[in-house]
Order: sequence, then structure tokens, then C-alpha cells
Amino acid sequence: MLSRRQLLILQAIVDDYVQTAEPIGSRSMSKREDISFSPATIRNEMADLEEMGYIIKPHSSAGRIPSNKGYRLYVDHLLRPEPLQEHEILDMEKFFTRRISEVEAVMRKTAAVLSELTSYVSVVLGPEMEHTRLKQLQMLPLSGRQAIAILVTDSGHVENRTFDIPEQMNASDLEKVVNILNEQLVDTPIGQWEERLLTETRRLLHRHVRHYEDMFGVLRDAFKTQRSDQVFYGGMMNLMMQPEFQDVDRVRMIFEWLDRSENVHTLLSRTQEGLSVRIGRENDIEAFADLSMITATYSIDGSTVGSLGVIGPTRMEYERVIRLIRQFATGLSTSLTRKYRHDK
Amino acid sequence: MLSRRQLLILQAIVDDYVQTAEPIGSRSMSKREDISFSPATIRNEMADLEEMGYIIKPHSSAGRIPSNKGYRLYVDHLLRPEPLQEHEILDMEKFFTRRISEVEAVMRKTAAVLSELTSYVSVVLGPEMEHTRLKQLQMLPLSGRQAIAILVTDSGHVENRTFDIPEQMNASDLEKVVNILNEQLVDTPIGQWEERLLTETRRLLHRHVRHYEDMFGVLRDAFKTQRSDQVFYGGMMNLMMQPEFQDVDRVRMIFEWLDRSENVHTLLSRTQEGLSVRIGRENDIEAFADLSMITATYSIDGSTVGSLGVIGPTRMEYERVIRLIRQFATGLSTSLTRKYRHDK
DNA sequence: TGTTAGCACTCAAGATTAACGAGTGCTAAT
DNA sequence: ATTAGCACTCGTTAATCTTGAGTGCTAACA
Repeated sequence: MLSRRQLLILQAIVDDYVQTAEPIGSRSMSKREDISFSPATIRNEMADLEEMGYIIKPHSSAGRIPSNKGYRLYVDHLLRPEPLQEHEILDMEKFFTRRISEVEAVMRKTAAVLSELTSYVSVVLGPEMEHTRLKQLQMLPLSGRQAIAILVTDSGHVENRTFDIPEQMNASDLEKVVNILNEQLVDTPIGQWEERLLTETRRLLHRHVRHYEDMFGVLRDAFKTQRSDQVFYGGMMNLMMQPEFQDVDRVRMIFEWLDRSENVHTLLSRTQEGLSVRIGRENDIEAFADLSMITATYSIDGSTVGSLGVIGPTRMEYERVIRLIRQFATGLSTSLTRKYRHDK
Repeated sequence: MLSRRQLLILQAIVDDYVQTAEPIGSRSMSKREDISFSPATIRNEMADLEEMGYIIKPHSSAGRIPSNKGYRLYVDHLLRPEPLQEHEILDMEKFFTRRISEVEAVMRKTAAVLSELTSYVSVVLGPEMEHTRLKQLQMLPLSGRQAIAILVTDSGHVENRTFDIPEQMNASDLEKVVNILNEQLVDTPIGQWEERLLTETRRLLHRHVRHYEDMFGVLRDAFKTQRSDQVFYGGMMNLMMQPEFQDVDRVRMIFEWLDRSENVHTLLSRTQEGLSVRIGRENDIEAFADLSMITATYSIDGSTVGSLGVIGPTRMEYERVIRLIRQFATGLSTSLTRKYRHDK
């Protein structure tokens, strides 16, 4: 177990290093106001801390920097984030009540502001729609051969998509298609659509509708890509301001990884409920060797539907970011809950 | 006027430099197969070319690299791009006929593939909708207080947007609103909507509809953001592979500029019809000092509606990029034209 | 007269060395 | 248990040297 003094020293190392990005030496630390021991004492304690793996020397005659284990201890035991202040919650209220009705716009804005405030990279995962069920499907023929399909889910979410009606199909065919689809898909969770479409629905369409094959292709395309589980990014450029990312190749590798949104998607979606901090290699991702990620989940009516995160160097201002992410997660939750509850 | 030999040498310098990114010396050039003179002769010619401003020495004992003026000459007189091959056009046909009905998806894909093939940065500007006119406006009330507005333009483009119906409004109010909007806005070019909305339409709504103010706010929001003039990016990371962009700050500045899509939007939209090449400072943008941009416009039914471009170092493979961009521009044009003509 | 060989000169880049200093570990004194 | 003292380490910076690719100029040559 670590002594009170060792904890104090570790804390000082992390705090200083987060600010300066320079290794901390015993001499300079002894000058801090909250430290009252001599450099030699500090050196002894540091040697112990190093032996236990909480801090590291970049080279034998340098000061110490926190190891990942050190950051972990810091986050788990030395941070005692105060609950959100009244006014912080109010700020978020204000931010989210500006009635932007499109969910997509809210997400985009959230990512932008979150990265702006933290000055790290932010990622926001749109609300998960796997478990919502179809409530109503409408198709609206437009001029020419286009039509628009409108999907309303039981959570009040509306998705719409335009598509081309296959050449040989007439109005009554279309109507049949809509009827069959409604019959088949209403009350089916979105996650099961694909399977449903490919089996029963397909058989039914085959039996009752001419040229069903053409239609089927179109339908699959239209329904497959759920726009909802998009990933929104903010503040990529902030990464390039950090002194530890002055190497273009390094940055490029990270960006390339982030650029594949499926990467970020899986990373974010397997995050645990509530708030989580993953430091460096804890993410076991090659590109994340010296990056940390703080994530939080947001919910509608109490059930988790999505998550958002901040990605920065392991040398990150954990306390501040945790605070901000909390704010945004609760803000997003209340805002979405209000929106959807209101609509029911 | 430049002699045949001078042109040959200039061409050799550009070609070599584009490949290697290293200054070209007289010695190494004399070893090229297509060059038959001695280093000394080449030196003399180079001295003349330099005096005329076509090439530059990075420092007094280095080889030569093309100046912007040199690139300009190269592009204008030394490139004689052959017309597109049959099979190249066919490739594009194939690429664009995969029936992706959403225009947005086409644009996104175009940007991705264009950057992939060129290995530079690509930007694609969605089709301009300023001059299209509204053909039909529908509103479809959904469950709860949501409704969906569907706009069909005379070019066959469909845009739709969900919004919240203000609390105190009932079905007949909504119907009135739709009628008034249709009356007012059908056949009005999109560019004039905002003005129209703010003047006459507003008055009419005021006279005939209760609670018009709430509704009006919603309408403005919904109609203002035309999703159509979005900018789509591809291959940002490619920039970081170029040897001239190994400085993170430099890259960050460029990215920050590109990140503001309004920048790119104005840059692209004021591009001249057909194909254009702008080299380095010709773009008069601080961040573009050593970047070149090649743009082309695409059209629907012969009238220009948008543009796409490739951004890379001034040391760019102009010939190859011009070729590719031509391909994509014509491909996009025929594809969009087919789509919209078909729908009328 | 245009081309080329020869040669002195330039200058960026890389290697070598030296001085510096912030930092350490260890020992002995407090 | 703490701290002063001291020898030692090693990255950083600046100074110096070497190398080599490249130049411009002059004089010889076809």
C-alpha cells in the first residue's frame, strides 16, 4: 500500500506532467508549495514509486513521468470529482433546449462543442436503434419513378429515404408492397429486419407481387444502412497541438484508424454503462498506445442508447474532461428523453 | 520564347521533381535517356530558365526545382492530355450506374474513390440548388407532435425534414400552413425562399393562422439549411504522406482551413466552368501557398450544377489527376442527368 | 558559334566533439 | 527517518569538420 506521502508525490507528478509534458525532477518538485520535503527525500520516494511501477524514467538521468499504472491509480483514487454544479447543469439545459429537431444535427453539434471545450478529439455515437420497433411504414409516390419511404419507430424516431421504383411496377403493386411490409415489419425490432426481409417477407413478396426481385434489391439497400448508428467527430485537429504528437506519421496512423468509423463504432459501443476511462494500451489497439479515452453513455428514459467519448493523449486532463463528459451525457439524455417522451 | 531544348529541360525537371521531390542537378539529368547534352550545356540552359523565372534553386549549390511559373508553363503548354479512352469512360459508367439513389451517398462515394485513385485530397461540392424551383410541398403529420415536410423540386430532387409541430396548433392550422406555403413557394427558386418567407409569406401566415410565430421559427430552421450544398471530403490523410508536409503545424493549418466547409465551398463554387488548374498562390489563400488545386464542374442536362476538385502539393502529378478528374466529372454528369431526366 | 571539359567555389547535411546542466543513486552526517 | 553532499549519467545544444552534390565561369574544341 502506498503511504500518504507517496500518493501526494504521485499526484504532484501527474498534475505537473499533464500541464508541462516535461519529466518532473525532485529538485523542481521540492519547490512546490504543497511539498515540504527535501529533494533527497522525494528522490527516495520516487525510487520506491518507480519500483512499484507507478512512474517511469524516460532515461536514466531524467525526471519521472507517470506510467499507465500511475495514471490508473490517479484516476481511480486521487481524483474525487465533485458532483456537477447547479449552473453547469443549467448550461447544458440551455445548450440542448435550443430546439434542433433533427437528431443528427444535435449529435454533430455535441461533437463540435465537446471537442472545443476539452481541446481533445471527441466522438459521438448516434442513438442505437437495434431494439426499437417499427410503428408505421408509409410510402409516398413522387413524380416520376421516385418514391419516399417513411419509417416511424416506437421511440418516436423518424427516418426517411427516397428510392427509385423499378420500371415495370405500377401503383397497385406498390401498394401491395407497402401492405406486406407493414404486416411483416411492424413491431419487429430493427435489428431483426434484415433476417425477416430475407426470409418470410421475401416469400410473401414473391407470391403476391410481380417483379418483386427488382423491388427487393432496392428495399434492401434502403433499409440496410441505418443512418442512425453514425459516428460524429469533433476536433481532430486538436490532437496535432499536443507536443507528443508532432510526428506526422504517428498522427496519420491515428487518423487513419479513427477514419474508419466502424472502428470507433465498435470501440464505443462495447463501452460499459456510465462513465469509463481507458488508459493507453487498456484499449488494446495498436494506434492507441499513448492515447486515453474517456467515455460515457447516454440514455432515453433510463435505458442506454448511445455513447460519447473524448480521446486525447494519456497525459490528459482527466478531471476536467470527466466533468465535461458527464455534463454532456446527462444533457443529451434529458434532452432526448424529453423529446421522445413528449412525442408519444 | 523558349527554345525546344529549354522546354525539354523544363519538362524533365518537372517530371523528375514530381517523382522524387528532390532538386534536379545537371549531372543526374544528363544521364536521362531522352537528354543527349552534357551537364555543362544543361547548366547553361538552366541558368537561362532560372533567369526567366521558370525554375528556382532552393540554395546556391543545389539542383533546380520548378517555380510556380514553371508549373504553369508545364500545365499550359507541355501537357497534352489525350482524350479519355473508351474503357476509361466505361469504367466510370460502371461506377456510377450502381444505383445508389441518394445523391448524398453518390457524392460521398465519389470523394472517397477520387482521393483513393489520385492519392491526394479530394473535395466534392453537392449539386447547387439555387435555381431549381419548388414543385410540390407536402407535410405528413406523424404520431405525436412530429411531422415530416417533403419538398420536391423541378429537377426531381427530393428533400425531406422532420420537425416538431408547435404545441397549440391543430390539424386544420397545419393544413392552412401547407396551403399557404404551396401557394407562395411553388415555382420560386430556392435561392429566393428566405426572402419570400420573411416578407409576403409571413404576412399571409400572420393573417390566417393562429400561433403563426411558433410555426414560423420552425419553418425557418427547417428550410434554411439546405443540405444540398454540403462539401464532401476524401483522403485527407494522403496529404500527410507527402514529404513536403512532414511538419505537423503546417498540416494542421491546412486541415483547419479545409475543416471550415464554407471556405471550401466558396473556393469551389467560384471555379470556372470546365477544368481549371490553380497553382500555389494563384488561389490567393494563405494556407494554399504550396498547394495546387485542380477542379472540374459537373452538370445536369448541360447546365453546370456543381464541382469537384483535387488538392495536393504544387509538386503534383498534374497529368494523371487531370485525367481522373475529367473522368469523374463526366461520369457524375451523365449519371445525374440520366437520373433526373428519367424522373421527369 | 554552340558545346563541352575542367576547376574553383558554395552550402546543406551529417558526423564528431565538447560543454552544460538537470537529474539520479548512494553514502554519511544530522 | 531525513537530508546534505558528491560522483556519475545522459540528453541537449552549440561549435567544428568533412563530405559531396551542385554551381558558375573560363578556356578549349568541333
